[in-house]
Amino acid sequence: MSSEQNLINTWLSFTRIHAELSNELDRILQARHQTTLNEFYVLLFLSKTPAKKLRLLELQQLVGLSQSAMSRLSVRMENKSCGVIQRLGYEDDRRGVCATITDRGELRLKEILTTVNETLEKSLKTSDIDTALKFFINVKNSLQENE
Amino acid sequence: MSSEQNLINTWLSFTRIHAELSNELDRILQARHQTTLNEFYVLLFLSKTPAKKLRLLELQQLVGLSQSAMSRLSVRMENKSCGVIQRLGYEDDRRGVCATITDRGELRLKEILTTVNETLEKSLKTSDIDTALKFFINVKNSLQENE
DNA sequence: TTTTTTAATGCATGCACATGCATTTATATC
DNA sequence: GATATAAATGCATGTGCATGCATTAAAAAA
Repeated sequence: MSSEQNLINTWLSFTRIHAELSNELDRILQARHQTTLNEFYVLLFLSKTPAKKLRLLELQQLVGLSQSAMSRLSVRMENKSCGVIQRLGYEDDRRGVCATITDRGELRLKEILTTVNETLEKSLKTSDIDTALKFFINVKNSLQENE
Repeated sequence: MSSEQNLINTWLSFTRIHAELSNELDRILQARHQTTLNEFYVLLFLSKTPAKKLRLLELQQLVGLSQSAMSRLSVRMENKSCGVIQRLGYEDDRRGVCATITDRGELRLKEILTTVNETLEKSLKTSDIDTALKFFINVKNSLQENE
């Protein structure tokens, strides 16, 4: 097999694994916690921050969403589920909106984290993810040798 | 760091890498070939098949889309770009629709493949993908040891 | 065996929704 | 006042879910 086909096939495997894990996570979070994967990420990043608060701008980059998508997601999350996050203005810069995780949000996050860990562990065990990933690394290394 | 945080962080790295590569590919394909990543996958899978034709159902599983999304994508692709694929009915089972890649489609695919390879190579070299991936593999191994 | 009925299958479509892009609004900085 | 920045908003698009339609397969009745 040519090295080009190799590269493409490896990328396809990589994509497939990501999609499978991602869909599985999303499906289970939806079923058990009525929560989106992106909503989980927002809670997680907020909770990980010492101050428990982040600007929408920062959050947007962490979650990997566009500015408008993050703005709307934050609004949805504030309204939904009895408010897992809260949107506050900054005193020093009133353009900014800062999102904080509420006590209820922390509680929900704890529950969700259990599910996420469980699901990831199970999926990792059953999928042949490591062979695909090793393959990916090998392709990358061989690319670098040929420079 | 706890093994649970380890698992989550590894998943986050994995997701981030996939998103970065995927966005980069999508952006460049859009700019150079006016083509979506999913459209590229459709052409690729059709071309890889010896018969050069696949049922929508099969295509749907390969590309990783829902049934409705695949149905619409195939229609868009038939209408767009002077028809890179063609939708035909089956004689033996008139419920099925089969997609075939046209000559024009094969030509386009060749062009696109060059870009995809180039982009993947470049992105792989610049990203710190292997540390993240090795991390992932380690996590999986340690999970299996603790069984 | 032929006909009739019931279930399954493959795809298309209405609908709701999350997302990105482009633009606007409000505030801050110069 | 002019420019820059953070977020909100209008709009278009792609997606999934639920549903409907046409066709095929399977089972029952004749």
